[in-house]
Amino acid sequence: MSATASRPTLEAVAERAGVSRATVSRVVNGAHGVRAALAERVRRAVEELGYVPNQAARSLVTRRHDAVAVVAAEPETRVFADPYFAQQLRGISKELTAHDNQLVLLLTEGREDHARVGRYLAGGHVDGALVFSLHLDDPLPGLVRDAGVPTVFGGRPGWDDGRDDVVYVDSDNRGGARDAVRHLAGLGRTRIAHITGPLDQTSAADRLAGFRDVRAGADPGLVARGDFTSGGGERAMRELLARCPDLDAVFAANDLTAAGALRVLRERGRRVPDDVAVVGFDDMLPVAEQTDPPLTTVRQDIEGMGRLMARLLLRGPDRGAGAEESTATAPDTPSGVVLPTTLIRRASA
Amino acid sequence: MSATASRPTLEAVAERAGVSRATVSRVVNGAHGVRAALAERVRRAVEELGYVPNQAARSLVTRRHDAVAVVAAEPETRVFADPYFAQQLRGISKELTAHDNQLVLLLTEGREDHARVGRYLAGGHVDGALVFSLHLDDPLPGLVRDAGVPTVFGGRPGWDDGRDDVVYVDSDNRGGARDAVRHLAGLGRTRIAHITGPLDQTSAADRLAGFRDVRAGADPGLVARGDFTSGGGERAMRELLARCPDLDAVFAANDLTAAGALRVLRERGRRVPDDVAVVGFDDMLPVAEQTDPPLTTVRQDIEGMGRLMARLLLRGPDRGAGAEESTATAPDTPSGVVLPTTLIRRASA
DNA sequence: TCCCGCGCCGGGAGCGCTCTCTCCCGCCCG
DNA sequence: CGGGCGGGAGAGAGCGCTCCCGGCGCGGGA
Repeated sequence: MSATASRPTLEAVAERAGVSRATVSRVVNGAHGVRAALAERVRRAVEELGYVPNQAARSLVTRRHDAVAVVAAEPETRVFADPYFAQQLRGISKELTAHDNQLVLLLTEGREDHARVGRYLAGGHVDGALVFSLHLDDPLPGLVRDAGVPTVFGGRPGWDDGRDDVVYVDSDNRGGARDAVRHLAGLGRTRIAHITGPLDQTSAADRLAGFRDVRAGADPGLVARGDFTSGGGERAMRELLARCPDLDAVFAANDLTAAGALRVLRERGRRVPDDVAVVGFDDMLPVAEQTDPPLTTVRQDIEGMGRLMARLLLRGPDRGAGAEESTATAPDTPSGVVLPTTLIRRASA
Repeated sequence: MSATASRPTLEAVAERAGVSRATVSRVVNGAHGVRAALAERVRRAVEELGYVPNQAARSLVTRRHDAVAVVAAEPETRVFADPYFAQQLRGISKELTAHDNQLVLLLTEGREDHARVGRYLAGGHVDGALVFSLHLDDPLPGLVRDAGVPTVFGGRPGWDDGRDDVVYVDSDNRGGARDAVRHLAGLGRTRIAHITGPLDQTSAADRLAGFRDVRAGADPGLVARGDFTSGGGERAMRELLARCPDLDAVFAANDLTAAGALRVLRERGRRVPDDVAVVGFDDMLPVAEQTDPPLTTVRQDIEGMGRLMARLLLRGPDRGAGAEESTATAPDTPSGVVLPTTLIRRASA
């Protein structure tokens, strides 16, 4: 299996350098209390032998793995979050790499996978977990909690019931939505509609909340339900047009939805943005730039979210991560971190 | 770190079941030579204690890790391959999961990362590697080879000179391109142009080769160079239109390119498909379905590629010539497996 | 001068598991 | 009825590493 002829051990390095295993070990993990001359000799031996520490042996005694699990449910990574997830992954990867941690990817699909993930996490193979859980009824969070592993969530978990032992990173869906709607209002639009995402996802719910923040008393007929797909956007747009033919702006819960809406608007002969202004969400590039006209939308710092998740995990809210011990610590590690969004102005609004 | 109070060991299970460690070990790894009654008792003890084997300890002695590294360079996962890479990852994940292997994700960016990856692979932390290497001058393949780890490549490596026993999985870029061009020809088009991808990537080169297979003696002016982006597609399309105003079909190296071409064609008042038929490649859904008109394109089984890569690796790439149901590849392409593509007909051609 | 203390280094005991080797017991065959 | 044989179970030796502890040499204070 491991192909190469037996790799050199600490022992071998020690012998070559004429010191003990302990000394080599000290040098290898950040020399400290070793005379410079000796340390140098050890380093040379390491170099010459091409020594690489055996992580398994190390973990066995330290009980640390320098590895973090990233858990995501299949559907997320598929439907709407594709480039999204990849970008978060990139952010996570960078941060982990910077701290010499490995990234173990766990993609789940269906119930049995959940059990598997639970077992894996509980098995103590990793030092922590980054979990993407976008649905209200997602079983993952519970599993992870039972596993007793330090965890940071990506996206606000639906069951964030105020317990502050839940650490998550999200972008400011609500604030971003407010910005989008205010932008439309600032354009002088008065009949602003909203196509939601699937409301069992917190991001969709939060965007709707943001819309309502700004258009408090708006005609409820101006809100139609979508599902983060372009097909859903088309359907919702038709519905809206039927109910409120006089609408002059649409805030779509994501870019795909906006693309669908755009298509229907064109088909109905409404000019964008002249007759109807449209704003999306996500700034999913291949889509937002490709639409006609290019989409004004709300951009999130997706990679930054990933980075932050990893950083929070590594900084460790741990210590108190053991389930029951009620740490009366000062809450300077916020339970939820929300990243700002920015409105990207293109031609559609 | 690993939070929970010390997890139960083999020893603990053994004690509870009233047997020796060895026996528990035998039961845990596929009972074999243990009396049913005893085995059952052990299994109960495992259950009751919630025992999970310590992978580190196991690896230490077996020298296996049941883990596979997936190595990909940043730019790939970014520019063109975003949803693409995610899908392959999904396929890989499924296959690995089915064989109880973990997926360690290594994203690289820049030279120092390469060194890091090399060290990691050489460090014997994983049983094998799946490497995505699309560029001719990619340093990754060399690194991996030096690391002496069983490897399967995703995409034909540029330096596959026919001598190397390189195992890779690719989709039939050349054949798919041929299908696309034949389809255009079958539509009665006679002035068929091609917008290439960046030709330092084998996929782009192979698609160009496929185009040439069908249009052997074609006017060289009918080939323009793109870069797999929509901007590149626009530029190339303008160029083509300037050189050959009478062209009546375009085969674009990927969907993004096609989308760019489509935009230019519309801007120039050419009707698609009436005046100019357009075919893309990839069937990148958010793009291909979103264009106007929806894009006829060549679909690859991306997830299947991922799956196959993992399967080949787990099968043990060294004895790939074994008497298995190996795919029908010519022996002169030593260990490359090429997956078929299918033409998806939509409105653009 | 002696002794205490401190800074470096080596010895050794495991971490939790697998695997070989040995032992034991029951059964079959001579 | 005894010896050989084979299958099932246990004992023990590590895998490569970290970390505790004890020893040793040197310097400074009494």
